[in-house]
Amino acid sequence: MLECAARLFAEKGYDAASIRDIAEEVAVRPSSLYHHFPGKDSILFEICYGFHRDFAMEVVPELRADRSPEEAIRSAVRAHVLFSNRRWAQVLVSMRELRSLPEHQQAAITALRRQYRDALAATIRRGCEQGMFTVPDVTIASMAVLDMVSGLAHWFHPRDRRDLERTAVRYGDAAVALVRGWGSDRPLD
Amino acid sequence: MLECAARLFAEKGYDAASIRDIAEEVAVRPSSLYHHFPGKDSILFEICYGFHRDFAMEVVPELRADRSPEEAIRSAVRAHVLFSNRRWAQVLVSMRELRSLPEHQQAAITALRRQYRDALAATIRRGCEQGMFTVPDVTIASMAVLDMVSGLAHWFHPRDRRDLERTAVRYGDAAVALVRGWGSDRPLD
DNA sequence: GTCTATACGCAGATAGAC
DNA sequence: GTCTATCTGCGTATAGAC
Repeated sequence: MLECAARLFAEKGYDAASIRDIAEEVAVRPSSLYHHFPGKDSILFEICYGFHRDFAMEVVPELRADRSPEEAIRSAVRAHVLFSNRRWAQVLVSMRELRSLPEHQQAAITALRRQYRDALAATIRRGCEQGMFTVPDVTIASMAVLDMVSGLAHWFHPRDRRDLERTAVRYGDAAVALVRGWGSDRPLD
Repeated sequence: MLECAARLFAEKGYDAASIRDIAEEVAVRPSSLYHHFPGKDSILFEICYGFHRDFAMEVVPELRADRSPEEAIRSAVRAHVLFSNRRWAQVLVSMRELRSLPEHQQAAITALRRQYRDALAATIRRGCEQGMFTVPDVTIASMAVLDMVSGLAHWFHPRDRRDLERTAVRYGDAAVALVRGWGSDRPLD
């Protein structure tokens, strides 16, 4: 049922998808939904929170510090792409519709997301310290990588499992190319 | 007035921002707006179309073929970042709210956007042919660069003009690093 | 070209029977 | 836990005076 809602929110947008739409999709009367959720925005929260919770368990750990920064980034990005593809509806909803949540719930989600961003930044910093990466600013580099990878979910529709896997690996390569080559040809003013 | 609408759409979302909100912002009664626009979605269209039209005139030409691919990408990305910052509300609206438009209007906007994407792809392809770039797939590389650069508008708030200019240049460097280093260490399967 | 007044529908949500 | 029936408010949009 959360899946139906996520799909509708992803396709039409949170505001445009009505409780009635969701009810129809689940083949139930609108009022019945209120026995499972106190209100529409709690459905949205469940979707976003569940996604980020799973993401934090499945993708973030790839950045653990016992790996070389390069391998950590490669496998995290690969996992990120695969995970985003598997849960595309939740990804899109979580990226686009957060602002419809009350502020404290937004904060809860943002905190989960920040863990990932911070772990990525720490990994990039390690790579810089070891001399394998060169970036002008670690925070900006993290966001650049994140935007690049997150963007994929908006338009990429893999033909098959092989296509997906290949693209996931390539995006890992892209992220590494970014942090290796960025700033290598310009003084850090 | 389109600016007020764009700002509201960017902040609250197209569906969440009502005609009444816009009217209040412009200090006018809701009904008065209908003497300037036939309906709410035509306001959205004007915003999106105007933005993409100006973008196509100001940014896309930076990719012209008489420049080296590297310089073309550097200056296009820089222009893209500066332009997006100057027109942030329209950028966000154009990226997020397109789906609220009737299909033929969506198509008109998408066509403008495709010009940019195609020009970027052509530039990357030139760079590959000249041996200065190495990417596994030109289309994917174009999208990766676009997603990275477009993402900036969602979170970057420059402290001042210098900060903005520096970041714009750095993103140009990032794009070049991406297409130079991507795939240089892996066979193109 | 802006106003007042209002039509009309659909949104989210609730009451209470079964 | 799902149903029928309904409340209430706000959304877009229009009519018609000034």
